[in-house]
Amino acid sequence: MNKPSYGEIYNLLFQNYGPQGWWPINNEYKKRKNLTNEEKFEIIVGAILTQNTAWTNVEKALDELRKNKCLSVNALLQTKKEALAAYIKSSGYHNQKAERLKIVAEFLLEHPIEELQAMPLSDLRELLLSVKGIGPETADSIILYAFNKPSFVIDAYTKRIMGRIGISGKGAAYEELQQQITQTIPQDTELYNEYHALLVEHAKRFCQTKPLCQNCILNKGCEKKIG
DNA sequence: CGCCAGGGCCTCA
DNA sequence: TGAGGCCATGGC
Repeated sequence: MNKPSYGEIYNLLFQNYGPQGWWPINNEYKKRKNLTNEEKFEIIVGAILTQNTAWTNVEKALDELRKNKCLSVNALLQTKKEALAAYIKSSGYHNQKAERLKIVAEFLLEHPIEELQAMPLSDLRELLLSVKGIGPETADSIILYAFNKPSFVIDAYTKRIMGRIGISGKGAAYEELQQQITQTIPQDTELYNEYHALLVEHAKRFCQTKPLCQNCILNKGCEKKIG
């Protein structure tokens, strides 16, 4: 089998794993059309906290922030950085992330959620990237999950899987890989959301640091197949 | 015990 | 402009 296309990879993953339903996760707001501003804010905070960190550790940090009534722009601004760091300790890099939460709160004070929501995707992305502590993946996560606009999220798993299969040049830059993928699939928020979640699921099940290629559903077209 | 997790910034060539 | 060091806790 030749290398699968990005569309074929998605179909294979979806057929095997089914819908993942990521951020915004299950419950209430899946039924509604739009997220509340509070929910969007929480997703932004989560996007910062989850940088290079397992989501389970982030959930604890979010719970602590909530318990201490720090899940609002004003609360983040008024709470001492050291206190924030203590609340989010479980998410790792807590000193750095406390600083970033402060910076993001300042940013949201100047650019409220409503203003960001109304911006064209490219302008929004550029603006988010100008914030210290928000890099390409965090920006795309915020755009996709909080603002429900089609910005494809490239993470370490995406790079690993696409790199191993061989359809992205090894060491491909973020925007380069992002363009390769989005040029060949429909531009659709739900699709981007589901695709990224499926890649994460696949990386966790099979395409680990030490890959489990024997039972991998993508192994036929994979250059790095082992065994 | 070692490895790695839904990155990004800074430094230095 | 790209590679390397740094940030740090929790799960396995």
